[in-house]
This record gives sequence, C-alpha cells and structure tokens, in this order.
Amino acid sequence: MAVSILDVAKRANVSISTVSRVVNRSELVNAKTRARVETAINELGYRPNAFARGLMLRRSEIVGLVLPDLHGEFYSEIIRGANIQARESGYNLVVFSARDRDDSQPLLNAIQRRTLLDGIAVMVSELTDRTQEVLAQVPMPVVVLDGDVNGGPHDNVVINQREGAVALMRHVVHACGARRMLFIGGLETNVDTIARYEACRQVLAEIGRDIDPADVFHLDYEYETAYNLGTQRISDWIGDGNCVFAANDEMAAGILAAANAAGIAVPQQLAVVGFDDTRVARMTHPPLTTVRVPMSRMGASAIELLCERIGDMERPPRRVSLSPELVIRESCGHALRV
Amino acid sequence: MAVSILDVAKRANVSISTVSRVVNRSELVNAKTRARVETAINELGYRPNAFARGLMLRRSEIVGLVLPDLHGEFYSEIIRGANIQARESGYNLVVFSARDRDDSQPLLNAIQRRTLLDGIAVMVSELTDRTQEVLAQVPMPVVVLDGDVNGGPHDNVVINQREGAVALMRHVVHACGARRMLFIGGLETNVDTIARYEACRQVLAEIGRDIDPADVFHLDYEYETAYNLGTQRISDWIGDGNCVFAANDEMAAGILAAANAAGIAVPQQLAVVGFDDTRVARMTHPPLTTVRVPMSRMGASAIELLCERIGDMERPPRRVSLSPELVIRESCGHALRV
DNA sequence: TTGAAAGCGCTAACAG
DNA sequence: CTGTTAGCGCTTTCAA
Repeated sequence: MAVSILDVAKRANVSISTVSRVVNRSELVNAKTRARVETAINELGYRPNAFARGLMLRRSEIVGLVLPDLHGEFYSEIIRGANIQARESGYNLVVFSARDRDDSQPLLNAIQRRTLLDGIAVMVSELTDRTQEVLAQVPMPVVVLDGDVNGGPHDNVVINQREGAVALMRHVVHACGARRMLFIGGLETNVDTIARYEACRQVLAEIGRDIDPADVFHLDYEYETAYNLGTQRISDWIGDGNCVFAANDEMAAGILAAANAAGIAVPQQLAVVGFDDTRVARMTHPPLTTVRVPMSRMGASAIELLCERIGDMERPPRRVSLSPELVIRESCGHALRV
Repeated sequence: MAVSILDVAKRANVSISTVSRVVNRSELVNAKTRARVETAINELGYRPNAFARGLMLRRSEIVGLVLPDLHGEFYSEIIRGANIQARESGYNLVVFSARDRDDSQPLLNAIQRRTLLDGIAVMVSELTDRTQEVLAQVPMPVVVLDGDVNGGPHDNVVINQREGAVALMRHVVHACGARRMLFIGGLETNVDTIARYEACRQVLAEIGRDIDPADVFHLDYEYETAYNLGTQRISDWIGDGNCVFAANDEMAAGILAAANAAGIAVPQQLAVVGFDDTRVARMTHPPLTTVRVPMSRMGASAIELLCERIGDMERPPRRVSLSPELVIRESCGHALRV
C-alpha cells in the first residue's frame, strides 16, 4: 500500500493538516515544522493521492482534445501544440478521435461516462445540428476548434480561412493569371472545404468568372485519391490559365505526382496550389504554393482558452481568430523562391 | 452541484449500496428494483464521480504514453495506434513528450507528481543508464517501447530493426549491386540509428566490404538537414554501385530532392533508400524503397501490453517483437512497381 | 436481495 | 501556527 498523508504525519510528529499545508505550498507553516515534514515526505517517498485530492478539489488537471481523426500531419501538429500548451498550463492532455461520421453518440458517451476531465476542446469539421446538440450536453467546459459556431455558448478558436483562401486566390488570379479553376475539396459538408470553395468563387467573381460545376470534386483529403483522380482527368485540365486548387497539400501533392507521371509541366501547363503548408508542401516538385495554417497554434490556443475557462467559469465566451498566411513557392507560375 | 449517488438512492427509494450495485452491473439486484434505480439514474442524469470511484478502486482507466517527441508522422502514427487500442481496452490515453535530451528528470516529475495514471508506456530512443534508473523508479506499471532493454523488469515492445535493415541491405547489395554505402543517421546514441548502421556494416561485411567512416553522417532525422547535406556533398556520391541509406524516409526524401535539384538521376547515378515507410515514401520521385515499420501497431501493442499488465500485476514480463517489412519501390535500381 | 456503516486519502473550515 | 473534525462520493464487507 502506498504511503499516505497519515504516514507522513506520524513520521513528522504533526497532524495530517500540517502535512497537507506543506504539500500545498501554503506558507502558513513554520519553517522548522515544514522542514521536518518535507524530510518525512522525501524519506517516505510520499505522493499525494490524486483521487482523494480530486474528490475534494473537483479538479483532475486533465483536459481532453477531440479530433475528427488522428491521421496525418494536420492533426498531429494540433496535438503537439495542444500538448505543449496543456503542460504549460499545468494540465495533462487526453486525446480522442471522433472518427464516426455523423454519429457523435459514441463520442459523447466516451466523454460523459465517468470522466475525470476538467474540460474538453472539440474540433468540429462537420458542423451539423446534431453536433451542436451534443456539444450543448457536454457536462464540462467546452472549447470549439475551427467550427464556425457564431454566438455559440462556447469559447471558440477559428482559422480565418476565408482570408487565407482569398489571398491565395488573388495571387493565383492576378499574379499568375489563372482563369479556369479546378477545385478539389473534401466532403461537401466539411467546413474547411466550404470556406475554401467560397473564397474560390468569390475571387473568380471579382474578375467576372465562375467555376464550372464539372470542375469541382469532393474527395477525402488523401494523397492517393487525388492522385487517382489526377491520373484520370488531368489531360482535360491542361491549359494556360488553368489552375488546380486542392483543399489540402496532400491532395495537391497527389495532383502534382499525377502531372509528373503524365509528363505535364507544372506550372507551365497547369498550375497547382494547396492548403495548410504541411511538410509535404516543401517536398513536392515543384514546391507548392499554399496557405500556412498555424496548426500547432490552433491546438495551443484551444487548450489555452480551455484552461482559462476552467479557471474562471464566469468569464464571457471568447473567440480567438488565427490568420493563415500565403506561402508562395513554385507550383503556380511565379517562381519566387521561399 | 452534480447529482450524486445519494440523490439517485432517494429518488428510487433504495440505499446507496443498491444504486452502486446497479451501476456496477452486479446482477445481484432484483429486476424490479434495478428498473426503478435505472429510471432514477436516467431521469437525474446521474454519472458516478470518477474521483470517488478511483479512490476506492484505485484505478483511473487512464494510461500514459511518453514519446521522445511529437513531431512527424512516426510519432503521430504511434499515438494513433495507441489511442485506438487504449479505447478498445477501456482506457483513455494521455500523451507526454519527453523532449529534453538526456535530462529525464522533468519527465519523471511530471509522471510521479500526483498522477492519476494507471500505467505508462515509454518510448525510449536514447537508452542511457540514467534512463534505466528513471524507469525503475516510476511507481506504476511501465511498458518500454523500442528500447532494447534485455531482461529489463518491464514489459517491452521492440521492432526487429536489425532484421528489416538487413533485408533492405541485402536487397540493395544483391539485387541492386550496391558496393559503396553512404549512411545518413540520427544521433550516434539513437538506438534506431545504431541498429540500422550495424545492419549496414554487417551486410557489407558479407560481401567483403566495409563502409568508409567519411561516408557516415549523423544528422537529426529532418528533411531539410538531409537536403542541405545532399546539396553540399552529392556530387561526391555519384557513381555506379553507390547507394545512400538514410535512417528515415524524410532524410531520404531530402537527399532525393537534392539529387533532383542537381540533375542527378536516381537510381541510375545514385541509389537511395529510406526507412519507416511513412507517407512521404510514396510521394517522392522516384518512390522510395524502404522498410515498413508498423508504427501504429507499435503504439497499439505497447498499450495492449500495458493494459494486460494493469489487469494482472503478477504476470511475468513479456516482450513483443514486431517485424518490419521490405518495401521495394523505384529509388534503388530494381523498378518493381509496388 | 437489500441496508447500514466503515473507510479510501485528502482538503478546509473552525478551534485553540 | 497547528490540530480536530467533518465531509467529498463511492465501494464493500457484514448483517438482517
């Protein structure tokens, strides 16, 4: 049996309250007594029981992070940022993967069923009514990551995607002379995909153009899928002023690979741009023009917000908006080395 | 204040013991009583307090995973596998990043200080005496991941790296005719790097050759660093029968990029092989011949072992050995499409 | 089959 | 400055 506060108290000839005070840095303890207690603690190797502590304090110092998936650099970086921030704020981080399409019930169960969590950050990328409803039921502080829940009751971290996508599109259109866009996104319900697509149309509209519905594809954010699509269709896409806008770098890389395989020169015969600026963006040929999404900062901000909220439940909900940044490389006409 | 077991008991006109029994699936409860209690539970939205529960049961159903770093696909996949398995075994997963070079004290502190963890899986990639010592002190079940701690007191998951690296080298030497190897690894103390380097020398020895110390480089597993090295040195490396063995795919990709930039044809003028079979291996030009390391299974196995251990503290330590698999693509001579 | 009661280890009034 | 004591919410003998 582990050593308890009572063992320490006996050893140091004090009461358990005194030991408790010493442990909790209460400087309410006489220096000599404190020294004696600390000695006892060290000699015995005493560590406070986290359950008993939590039972009194109602805090576990553990927060959760729910992501749609754990696959790929995007989520991995979010986790990394979240983890660093959690540690910084004195919390541990538990990771969840939602995975199940629109059925958020398992998630909710996982979270609701006797959990020690002090709070939870949820990344929402398919925002349905159901999701809203589920989030409303979570019996602890919630921070919503990337879901554009205006006026929702929760603290909220959003990426100003629109801004980044518009900057990218303006570059593509004005600096690179794109006229016909081919849009390759994720699911139609995916909030990121929607924002990027809207931006695409908006900027096209600015020059009096639109996108042909036949030039819009909804895939799954994967390299292979995009590669396959590219292999099939790319010959239809070639042309001066034509540009593929893939909603993430992996798909863009897939298109680029398909282009290479087909002997198509990028950006001369076809421009390609991506989104996110994950590592792969620097590894493609040519390197990808893309938009840098501050992935790890997204994770970090969400956790920061969450920990602040846990510390002050009365504070009005806050929204943090992170801005992406255009990264110009060589896949779309203007060969400005970065 | 949340609803407690007492509230339920009152509502259902039973004692708290009965509620407790119902909750814990004890079929020791009369069907009618149980129904009444369950109704009360649902009406009140009762969820057992995890702290109180843990205080009695001494279990949090949370396990930890300590990784050297959280950067990159390798660790990300380990987390993914670990997370899936944890969930499967009924646990939550807390992720730690050790990060600090050889100073494992912070880690130990983080873990020892009042933690709720039921156990912990630690990935050890720089195995020093200090590490051993630290691990011995962790006051909970420990599974060591990838550290070749023979006869250590802990359960252990290892990758049979040697086997994979030897298979790769045999392919490179016998099928592709490599004679001069250029080895690009991580730190000299890194256990993976050591194993791969040893295998390299072993197979070279089998054909009566050795590696020139000047052809051995210790970098940091990063794309950029390898790219820079390649840019500087690659002209010295060209030659029939010459082959770069990078200790991970990212570095191999960096070399490949440097080769492309220098107009060097791979594998005709220089062969390149990697290790891990991360996503990037399929995205390079040409695609990389490499060794597939079962990353997510590593994470899963570690957690599985850990959960089993938690369930039975008496069981003798077990070791799980995972085998990597040679993946032949096009970067080293034999263009067998995979 | 159910209830009463004894803690699990700790924190926080409240006294002294 | 220190000790006494009353819980926190739950599981689990032990009796009934």
